[in-house]
Amino acid sequence: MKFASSYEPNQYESDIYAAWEAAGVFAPTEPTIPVDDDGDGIDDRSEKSEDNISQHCAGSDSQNYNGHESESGTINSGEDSPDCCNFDDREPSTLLNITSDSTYSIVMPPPNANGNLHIGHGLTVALEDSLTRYYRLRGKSAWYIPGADHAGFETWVVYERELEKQGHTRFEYDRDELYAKVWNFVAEQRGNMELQLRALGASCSWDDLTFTLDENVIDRVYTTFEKMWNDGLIYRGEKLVNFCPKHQTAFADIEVEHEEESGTLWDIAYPYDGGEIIVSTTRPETLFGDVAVAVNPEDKRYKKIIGKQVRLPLTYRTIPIIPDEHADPEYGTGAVKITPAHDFDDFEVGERHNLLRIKVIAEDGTMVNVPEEYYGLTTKECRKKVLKDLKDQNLLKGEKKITHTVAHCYKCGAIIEPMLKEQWFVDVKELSKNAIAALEQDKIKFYPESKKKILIDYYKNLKDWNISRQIPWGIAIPMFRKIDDSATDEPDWIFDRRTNLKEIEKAGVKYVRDEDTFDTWFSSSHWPIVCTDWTEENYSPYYPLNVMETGADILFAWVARMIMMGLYVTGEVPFKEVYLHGLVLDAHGKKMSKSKGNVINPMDLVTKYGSDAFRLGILRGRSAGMNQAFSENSVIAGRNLCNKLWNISRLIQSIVDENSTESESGNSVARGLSEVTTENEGASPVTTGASDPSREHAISNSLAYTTDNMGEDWICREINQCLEQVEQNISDYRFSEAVEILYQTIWDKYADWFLESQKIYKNSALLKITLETLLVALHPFAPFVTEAIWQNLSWTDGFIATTEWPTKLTYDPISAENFENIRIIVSEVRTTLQSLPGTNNAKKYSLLYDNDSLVEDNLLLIKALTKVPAIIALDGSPRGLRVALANHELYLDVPESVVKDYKDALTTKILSVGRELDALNLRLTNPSYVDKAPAHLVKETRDLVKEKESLISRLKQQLELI
RNA sequence: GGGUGAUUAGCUCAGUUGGCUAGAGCGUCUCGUUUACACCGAGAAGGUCGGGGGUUCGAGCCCCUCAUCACCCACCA
Repeated sequence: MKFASSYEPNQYESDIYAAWEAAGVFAPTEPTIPVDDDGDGIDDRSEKSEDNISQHCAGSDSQNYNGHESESGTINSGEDSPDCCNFDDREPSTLLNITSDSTYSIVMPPPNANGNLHIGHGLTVALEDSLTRYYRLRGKSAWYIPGADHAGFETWVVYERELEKQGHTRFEYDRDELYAKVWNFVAEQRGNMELQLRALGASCSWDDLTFTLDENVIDRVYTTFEKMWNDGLIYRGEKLVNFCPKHQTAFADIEVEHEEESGTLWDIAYPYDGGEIIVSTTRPETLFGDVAVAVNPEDKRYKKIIGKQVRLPLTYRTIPIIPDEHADPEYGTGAVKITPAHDFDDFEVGERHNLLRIKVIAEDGTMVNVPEEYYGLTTKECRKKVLKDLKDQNLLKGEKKITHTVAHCYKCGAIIEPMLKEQWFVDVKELSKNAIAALEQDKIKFYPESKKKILIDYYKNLKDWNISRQIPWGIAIPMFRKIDDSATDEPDWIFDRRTNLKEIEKAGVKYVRDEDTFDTWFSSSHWPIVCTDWTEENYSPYYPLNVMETGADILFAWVARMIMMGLYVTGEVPFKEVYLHGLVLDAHGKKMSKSKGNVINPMDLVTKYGSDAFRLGILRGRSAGMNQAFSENSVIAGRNLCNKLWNISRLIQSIVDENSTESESGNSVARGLSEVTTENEGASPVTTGASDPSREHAISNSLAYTTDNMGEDWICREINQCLEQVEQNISDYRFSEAVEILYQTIWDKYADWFLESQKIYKNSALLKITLETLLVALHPFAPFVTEAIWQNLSWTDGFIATTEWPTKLTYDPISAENFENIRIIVSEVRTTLQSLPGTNNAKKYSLLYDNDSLVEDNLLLIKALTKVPAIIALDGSPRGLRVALANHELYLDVPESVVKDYKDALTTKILSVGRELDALNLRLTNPSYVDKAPAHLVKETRDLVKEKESLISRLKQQLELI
């Protein structure tokens, strides 16, 4: 006996994972790049399956379909691409989606290369790996592609802190030196997360791990950037960017966190010839950058003074009063100072009125371009001094407390300073337009569906994307600026891939490189493309991905950009479906955070309860897009299921062992092999229909089975239903429901009813095949315990991880339904026994029956399930206590005194059945119900009424007897 | 200011197009040392489905409205 009395995950998990990895079971079975043995330029597999290639390309050079590179034009402006199969016209799904039926691809959102996994990663792996394993079992060439993220900003922040600890600053080194230092730092820290992914059971193809700074990633990013540059989608602009003065880098809009804070709104007088105008501001120190005062053109108070010059306090400049919609007459005094260099709104006002931009705050957060006494002060110091000086000059006219939103750095919390900077921008107009079109054509299915609309709204309001970051740890922007002023004909900026050189020379002109790096999302947006090895020359059979599974919180940052980039680069959406998971909250529904101390480490739970328990636990009660609570309890439930399954297997193995010697010579197994028909009788020989010899690992000596009693037919029916529901649930991404139905089938049905009945009737062949079926069905969610069992069972070979998804079992449906009656009888007898006074009633009282063939045929089974000492036939003279069943005449052989004690319980029972009966009758006396409700429902109600009536009359008889 | 989601048993959540007596896990209570499993077995208690209207033969589900909570987006000086 190989099975210990309980399942100890720690004894098996790492060995099992190592064995899977050594056997290469995680690699896709089909090549990941096209196969072209006949050299015709068409993937050989597509030639078999896709007859319509030539039709599609009729009249044009049909072999040239993969010859279109970026140079042939952009996807977005296709007018100069006359041939049929260019980026614009081709329909990729019919052209080269060669093995979409046989492949399944999914990429892992790359965890930080030098970090540890948190609970969100645990959920990610549970979801993605369950999908991958399921589709692998379904016979797909499943490719789960792992990744590691250089996590540009995150890692940089950690490293910079390290640098500070050593007493250095980033400014002591150039970019290349810093890049090399961080590279080494990351290399030293690497490896944890890979080990943790293995512990979680992630069946990803490790050989294909992609790091976000790998050569091929950088190549792809440069190729796209070049194409965008040539297409005019990249421009350098001086704009206001979100700038963190602490980290000295710009951010995209989405990287900024807005928080409500209390602040002060000051009223400042700006004098003019013959009066003064009061402006309201929360940032008095920026007044040195003011270039105008705006009032609403409709505002009667100010109409007359529009165009007047006002004197800017504390300086000698004068600025005009201008009319602009931006000024809200309802807010403050209705007049607003305009500082285009330090405020996003004002920047736009400035654009409209062609105003100067005066930068008065430097990147280190100190004042510049201001009168001497303010120069070099921090913004905070400057504000204080400005307020004091204004007050002294009697120009400060009032102040009031307000609450307003303030932008913060999402990493360090510093206040984000809108900063005038020259940066690289992506013009997102076309990109987002194409993305919207793809979404509106339902090219991508979203789970939850509501996120699609949210994403479309986001695209509609998307502003140009700032992709420059002033951080050394990232992919260098491949742009060089001309430093040779005499070469007036040459462009100021040129694209060049040689970012390892600080200076290059081209056609005799010298250029110096841009020191900035890409926003990480710019490279990440290529993830589905680079991970599947898609290139212009060799479209990948694994692109687009079947599904993109990731956190709902990065819908905009990542998913949105992957869609735009996928469409731009490949002409196709990068994935067919998107599943977004919500946050994992703590047991009380609160967000996990270090400061609250409620962070759950997935690895602790894996160590304590096992990987499977963690996976089952975290999937339970979770649905797409929702932030949901998570507690150890659900993991415990998962652990219990694993142990249950282990013990189920232990029992079955022991039965198989016992029976193997005696059943060698001709019995049910042999009988089943020769019979294939299903008869409507209790013991009908049937086969599984799963005799496909290509099923290498499965069902060696249990190819066939018979069902010899109704419990056996019943469990086949229940297992089939379970399989159907699991299949449906997985295809609908309803993981929680899939786990739930498996849990119930294994525990409540298989163990509690079927296995209990098999203690009377042992059917080794059926036990084997049903166990295998359930093991395989659970394997996607609980890979380790199912594999551990598989390896311990005497009759299975190979890995469960690479076996085949089970086929349906054949059974006799009438017999299966009859078993339901047995269950009802047994349950009612049990309930009655427990409700009788005293303990151990089951052992005291026999069961009596009268003229009941179902009971008579199943004496042993009912006896075993109810534990009564005997079941005795009555000879027409009932005695004892009648069991409350409408269609069976059963009595418990209890003494008269006990029956009397039961009187109250009986009365209660009659009343409750009576209430049910009333409710049903009420329904039937309503003519509209009878007329309008579906006939089968009305019939069901009528049948129920009959049953309840008969039950009630029998119970009443009994009551009278007492 | 705009948007999204939630509100069902003590706790955490299911409940897919409206249809039988609203389910699960954990917790609680009662009984049980039957050699698969005490990480167990048998049974039970516990819900006017956030409030109020409406549609319907029928509403946890659809519509209106109110309340509370959570999250996201946005330039309120």
